[in-house]
Amino acid sequence: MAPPTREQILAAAAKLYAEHGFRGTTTRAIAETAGVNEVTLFRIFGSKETLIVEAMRAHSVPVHVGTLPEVPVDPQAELAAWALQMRKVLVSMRSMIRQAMSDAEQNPEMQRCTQRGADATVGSLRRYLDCVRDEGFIAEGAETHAAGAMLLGALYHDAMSREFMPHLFIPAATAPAIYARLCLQSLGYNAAAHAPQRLVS
Amino acid sequence: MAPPTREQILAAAAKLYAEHGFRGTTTRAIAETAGVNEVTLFRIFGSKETLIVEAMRAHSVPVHVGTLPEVPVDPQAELAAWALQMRKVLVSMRSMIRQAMSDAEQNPEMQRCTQRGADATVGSLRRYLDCVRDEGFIAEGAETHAAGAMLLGALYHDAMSREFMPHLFIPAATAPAIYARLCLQSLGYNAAAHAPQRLVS
DNA sequence: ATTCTAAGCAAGCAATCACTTGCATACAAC
DNA sequence: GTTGTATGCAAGTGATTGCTTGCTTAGAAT
Repeated sequence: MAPPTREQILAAAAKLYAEHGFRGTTTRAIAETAGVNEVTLFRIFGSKETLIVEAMRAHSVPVHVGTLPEVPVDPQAELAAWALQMRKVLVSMRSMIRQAMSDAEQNPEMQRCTQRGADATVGSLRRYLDCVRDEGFIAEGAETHAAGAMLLGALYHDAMSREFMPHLFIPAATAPAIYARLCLQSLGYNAAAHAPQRLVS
Repeated sequence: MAPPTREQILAAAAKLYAEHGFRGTTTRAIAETAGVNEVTLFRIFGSKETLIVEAMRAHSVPVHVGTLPEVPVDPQAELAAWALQMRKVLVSMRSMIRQAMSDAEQNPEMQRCTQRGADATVGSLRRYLDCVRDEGFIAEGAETHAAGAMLLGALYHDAMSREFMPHLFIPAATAPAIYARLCLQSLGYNAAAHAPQRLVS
C-alpha cells in the first residue's frame, strides 16, 4: 500500500489543480492542503511538474464507463441511462478537464490523461451503436460514429458550459435522455416500432 | 480612431493570452510582443487585469453568425454551410476559448466575453430551426432546442478536442455537414421528401 | 518659442515561487 | 542500543512578476 502521505499530497494536488490550473497551483498551497511540510513534496516527487502529472494520472479518469450492455435490448432506455451517467461523470470532472484542456497545448503530458478516458468512452459507445445497427434496430448504412460523436459532444458541451450560460441549454434533468433519443432518431431509430418488446409478442 | 499603440498592445495581449492564459501572460511579454515599453501598459490600462479584460472584449467574438437565412429553403444545405463556418470560427478561437473557460471560474469577467458570442449563436440557430419547423419541414412537436444544442455541442467538442485526439472524430472535412444532416434527421426531417424543390413543382 | 502629451529608458521594490540546505525528531528494524 | 528512514522546521537563494518612480525625448498645438 502506498504510504498515506503520498496519497494526501496527490489528492491535494489534484484538487488544487482543478481549481487553479498548473501555474496557479503553488507547492506551498499543496503542502498546506495536504497537511504536510513543503519540503516533503520535493523529497517524494522531485519537482512540481512530476508531482502534478502524477496527481493527474492517479486522480483523473474514474472511467467506469459502465451501464452500456453488451447487446442492446431497449436502446433508447439504455442510451439514456448511459448519457445520464456520462454527464454526471463529466460534470464532476469539469474543472479538472477545463484546466487540462488549457494546459494541454503547452504540456503534452496533460493531454494523455484526459485522452485515455475519452478513448475508452468513445470506444464503448461506438461498439454499442454498431451493435444497435447490427441487431437491426437501425438501417445498415447509419452513421453511428458521427451520431456517437454528436451525443458525446452534446454531453461534453453541456457539462463544460452550462455552468456559465445555463439559459443556452434545455433543463439539465431531462437533457441527457433527450440527447440520447435524438441521437437514435438521427440514425433512423423508430421508438414505436421497437418499443416494449413484451407487448409485441 | 484609437491610437495605434493601444491597438498593438491589445493585439499582443490577446495573442499571448490565447497561448498562455492569464497567469502565464506576463506584462513584460506583452510589452515586448507589442514593441512597446512595459511602462506604457500601466500608463494606459492601469493594471494587467484591466488590460487583458479589455483585450478580450476587443479581440474575442468575431460573431458574424452569418449564412443562416431568415426563411429556410433547403435546410440541409443551409445548415451544413452554417455548421462548416461555425466550426471554422470555433477552431480559429479554440485556444482563447480554452483559456477563457479555465479562467472563467475565478474571473467572472472572462465569462461574459465568450457568453455574448454563444448567446447570439444559439439565438440565431434556435430561430432558424423553429422556422424550419414552422415551415412544415419537420413535425410540430420536434425538439428543435435540444437538437440545436446537440449540433452546437458537436461542433464545439470537435473544435476543442480534435486537436488532441483526432482519431475520436470523423474526418474534419465532412464532419460539419454530417452533423447538420443528423441534426435534421433527429427532428424527423426527410431529405428525400423535401429535396430539390424545383423538381417537385 | 513655449507648452503639453505620449512615449521611452533605467532602475528598482516588494512579493511570490520553485527549490535547497542543514539540522532536529520520531519511530521501526535489527 | 544502534541504525535507517521518513518527516518536520527554519532559513534562505535566485529568479520572476506586477507595478512604480524619476528622468528624458520627440512631436504636435498654441
